[in-house]
Amino acid sequence: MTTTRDGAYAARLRAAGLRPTRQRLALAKLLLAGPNRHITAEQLHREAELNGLRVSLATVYNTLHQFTESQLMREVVVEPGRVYFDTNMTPHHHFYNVATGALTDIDADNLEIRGLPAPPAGTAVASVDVIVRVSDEKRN
Amino acid sequence: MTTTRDGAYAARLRAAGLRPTRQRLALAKLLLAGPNRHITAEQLHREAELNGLRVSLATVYNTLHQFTESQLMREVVVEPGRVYFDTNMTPHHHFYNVATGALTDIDADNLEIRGLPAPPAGTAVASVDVIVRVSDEKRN
DNA sequence: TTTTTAAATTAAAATAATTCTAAACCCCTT
DNA sequence: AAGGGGTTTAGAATTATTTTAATTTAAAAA
Repeated sequence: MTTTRDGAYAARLRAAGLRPTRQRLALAKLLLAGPNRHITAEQLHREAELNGLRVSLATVYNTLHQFTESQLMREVVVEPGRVYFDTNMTPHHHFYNVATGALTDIDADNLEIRGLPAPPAGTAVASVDVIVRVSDEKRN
Repeated sequence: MTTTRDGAYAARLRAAGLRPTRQRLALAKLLLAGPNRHITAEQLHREAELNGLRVSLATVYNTLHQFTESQLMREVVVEPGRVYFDTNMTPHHHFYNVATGALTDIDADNLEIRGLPAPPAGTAVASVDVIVRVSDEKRN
């Protein structure tokens, strides 16, 4: 064996057709280790720097988009000018706290949507996103 | 009667606590006459100018937001960096064609969502938005 | 291992959508 | 008609993101 033993993340990146570069590996570790995360590009950039990784914001954006294309994560749009990247790839929806910006997952398994009409002629359904906006209970 | 006979739109604006200015009246007419519309600020601005109204883009934004606060219309966020304003105030959801950007209404009456879990502690549901992303059938 | 090649990264500029600012303006009341 | 405060405006500023062009680096070729 030469230089085998090639981290699990490197393997995942290769499987996705992405070179396991230093920055991609570090970002993958931050994103995909531990529990699922909802994070913006800015937040990830800051977190990377706190962890001692020198990486440009452009690369963070590139990487997040590549990971999204490669189905390692997905995008959630809840508000104008704010995209969250979500590492939970199981089918699910979201609660969105309009006051705090917090996202909470809703497992799609228990959710049933019925009565959906046929999509417009010539189109097919690609995905269904449910966003439940919530706000603080008292003092609406 | 002094200067009574005060257009229906002026009345609606007054009811919403908004002065019926020239630009607000003209925009209200463009937006609220005829069928429901899905429109961006840029589009409305262009349309206003085509109709001979001199109005700044800032005012278009202000007006759309004021109308939204006043429940004359609502916002729909489907993509980062693109907000649609929707004049349909009946409860409904949307098909969103990711290729063309077209929005199509889904009447909420026929739609049933069951199995929604309780919202996070301390919060109450404000609204539920379903966005069904569609793409062209052949050649996905 | 060195060289080559193409992909990836970067800083900085560019873009897009939206908001802010401060001055000019106009709707409404007196 | 006049005054006052909400409204509009041009333009600058902001925010989030993308592009550009040059540099660096990973992986293949020699």
